[in-house]
Amino acid sequence: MGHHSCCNQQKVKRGLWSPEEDEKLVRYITTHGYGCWSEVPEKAGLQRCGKSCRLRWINYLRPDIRRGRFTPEEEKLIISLHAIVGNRWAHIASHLPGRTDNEIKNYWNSWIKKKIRKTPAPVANVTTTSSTTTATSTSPTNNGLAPCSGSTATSDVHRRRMQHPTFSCTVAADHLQLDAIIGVHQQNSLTLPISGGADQDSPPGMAHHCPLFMFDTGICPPFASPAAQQHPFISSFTAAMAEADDAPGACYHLPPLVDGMGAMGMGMEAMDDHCGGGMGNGCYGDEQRQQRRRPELEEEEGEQLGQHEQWDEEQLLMWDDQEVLTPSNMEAMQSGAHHSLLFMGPNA
DNA sequence: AATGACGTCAACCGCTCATCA
DNA sequence: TTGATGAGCGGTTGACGTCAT
Repeated sequence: MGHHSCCNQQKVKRGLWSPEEDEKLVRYITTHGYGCWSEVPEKAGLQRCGKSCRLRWINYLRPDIRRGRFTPEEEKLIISLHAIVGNRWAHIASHLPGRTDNEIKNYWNSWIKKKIRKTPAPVANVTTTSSTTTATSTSPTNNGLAPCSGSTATSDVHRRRMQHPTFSCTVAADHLQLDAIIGVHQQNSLTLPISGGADQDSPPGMAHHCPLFMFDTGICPPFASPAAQQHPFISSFTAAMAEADDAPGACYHLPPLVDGMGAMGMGMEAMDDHCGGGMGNGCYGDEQRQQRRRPELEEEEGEQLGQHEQWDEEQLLMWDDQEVLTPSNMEAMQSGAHHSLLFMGPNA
């Protein structure tokens, strides 16, 4: 257990921060900014290493830190995002204004511990009624609750990234968003029976209550890289697409999901409201969002979550709780507004 | 009241990546 | 090109509070 180079040079205090130290750090940063963290301790008169100062600032002292318990909306968002990006806490945190990666990580770890305790056997499966695609994914680290695993400790960053099936294709495709991807075509069945243990204890958004995100795949550039094409989900998806009469040469691209999650704005709560309770019930759109969003939530979250209006909801549809396309989604598909769709989600 | 189990959370550690000389 | 350095990230640890027995 060595110390960091920045901590070796001088005696540095470790452990909990005192109010005095906090005050010094806050005073220094608010007047000078932090610039180079390694210089902060000395200039601020602290016997800490720069790294410790940085951590303290980021995780605790920052003025925009939002403390307190996670709201149900935040919980759902975390769960959904985790299902998509895995243990990329910083990435997840970037979509929860005022929350830190550490906080989210702690939340997840404690939550997942409870989950493991409650769930005797891992259940992970991926099922789709797509006539051309069926895939199964298991998660070694999260008890099968979501097909994407979080990173386990590893010194191999490449493996760490590539262990997540998502990354094998999305790194090349410039979209870090996939967990399990199952392609289906509009000709295929529109129902999606999902087997596996119903998880009564799951918070909304987990297990088969997880939202299955649908992307209009006919909009954007293809998964260009060979790696992407080799991904089992992608390849089966593209194979399915290749059979499509009405989407010849269709390109397959996912809009930036995480930004899309941000664009959801209302988190998942509004979806629940709109659809009568269950996570992922039905579709949503701006109008519904506006109507359904609770004023108190608006107040609480302010503009923060709505900042990422980058994703036209025409590109994002959702299943309802019975894993059946909602009428409006169905209409959209039948009208040809969406050439083809990708479904994805924690249990997709 | 005592004690052990459990949960939460702040902080640390080790690692990788980016940058720069 | 390479090594040093700093920043950032994710995993882990440990202190502390709470709850159950």
